Amino acid sequence: MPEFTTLEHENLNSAVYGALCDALMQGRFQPGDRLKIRDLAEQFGTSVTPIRDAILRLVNDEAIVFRSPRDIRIPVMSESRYREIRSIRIKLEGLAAETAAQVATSAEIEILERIVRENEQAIAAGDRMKGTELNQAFHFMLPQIAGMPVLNGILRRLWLQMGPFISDAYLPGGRAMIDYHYPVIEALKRHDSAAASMAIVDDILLGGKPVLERILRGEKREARRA
Amino acid sequence: MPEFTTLEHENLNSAVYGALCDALMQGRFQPGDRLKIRDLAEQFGTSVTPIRDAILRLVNDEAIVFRSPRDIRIPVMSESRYREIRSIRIKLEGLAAETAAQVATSAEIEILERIVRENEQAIAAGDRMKGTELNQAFHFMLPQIAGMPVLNGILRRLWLQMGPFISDAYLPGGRAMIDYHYPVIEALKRHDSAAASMAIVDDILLGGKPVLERILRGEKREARRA
DNA sequence: ATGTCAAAAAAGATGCATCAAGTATCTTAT
DNA sequence: ATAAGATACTTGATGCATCTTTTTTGACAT
Repeated sequence: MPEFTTLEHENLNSAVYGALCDALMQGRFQPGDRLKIRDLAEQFGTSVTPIRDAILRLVNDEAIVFRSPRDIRIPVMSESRYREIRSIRIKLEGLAAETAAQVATSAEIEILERIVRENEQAIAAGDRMKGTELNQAFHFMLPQIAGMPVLNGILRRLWLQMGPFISDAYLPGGRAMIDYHYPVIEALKRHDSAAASMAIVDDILLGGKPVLERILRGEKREARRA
Repeated sequence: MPEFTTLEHENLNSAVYGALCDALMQGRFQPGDRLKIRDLAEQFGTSVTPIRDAILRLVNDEAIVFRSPRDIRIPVMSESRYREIRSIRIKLEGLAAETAAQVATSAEIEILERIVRENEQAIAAGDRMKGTELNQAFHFMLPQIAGMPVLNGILRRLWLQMGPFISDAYLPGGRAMIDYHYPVIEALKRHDSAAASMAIVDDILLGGKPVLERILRGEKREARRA
């Protein structure tokens, strides 16, 4: 069970939700992990009510599932589900990149470059945690630059579902998640929508290869057990 | 305040959520309507807890917003937000149509034809409620045929947000929402992905014109009031 | 009529007791 | 030693009391 980041929020409910989201996005939960409302309440030092609220929201996001009526768990990701999410991301992040390419300012492009630069350092230092965090930061900058808050929310939910699978998939090919970011930045600089879209699609397909492989390994393990 | 459909569910929480979703999707709430947990609890004949659970989920879906800490309301839709949602729908429903065209069975196509036929009758009978319901049923069949449950969930949330705006937008051009459904069915019959995608885009853009116009009227009214 | 302000009422957030259903553990007869 | 049944425990759902803050209301002055 991971440690949680304490967030200042308007209410406990949102603070817990935010902390659980962070933990999920950072891959600090393993697929199949069980969550217990009372345990979490003790960890957060609150009553069960704000925890239930947060859990229910996460269940609504499909980032957590009720395996049975009293059994709350981090779901496992099937190959077909991952492929579906990948198809959706290709369309949506493609749209974000297209739109961002049309409107990106040089200040915004500099932010992207800074993120990639920091990511280089994180990889060099072998800091996987920081690496995945900066990878996410890069991806979420595109809908933000594009001025698409609804899209941002949809992608946030998808990343929430992928969270438990991306963190430790990047061990082998450490550079995989970053090499494909440079062509995106170049396309944004040229305000080339088509190239930006294609570049982000490359990143999702090629950079995401280790993630798919990890999921396939996970499914094999499940199959062997059964 | 609308009447709610009572749904049999595993628990009260989900039953209330389902009923509120139905009400939202059917346009039985007006933008700006205020919801009160205690009032709803009385209407549903439950305590406040299951209502809070459901409201929180809807807030998470952005189908309901907290205008201020104690003021829960149906949000108004800005033009830019509607356009963003429309762009997203074009990509996602396009993907659903593409995929559906590749895998649709004749039985599934028959279901689509039946929906459109019933929709014709509803329009002829001037039954707006039934019309919007069947319009939705048509759109949600595509991700279902495509076998894309994640996509289905995303679109469901988007329709939840559009719900309060679509119902009464279809008064003037009653046929607008249905005429563009035929080319979709034809494309599915030919297993023509590209045509299916283009046909659903046409439906979203052209068939959705009255909705955009309604939103623009709503914004003008707001501006006048200020 | 309109704006201001204070008292009263309302409303969501939080904590907690209790319930029902499921799970684990222990007992006991074989 | 084992298996069936009984008992105790676990756990999310629900209801409800209470807290704090917001919203409403109404009196009053302009």
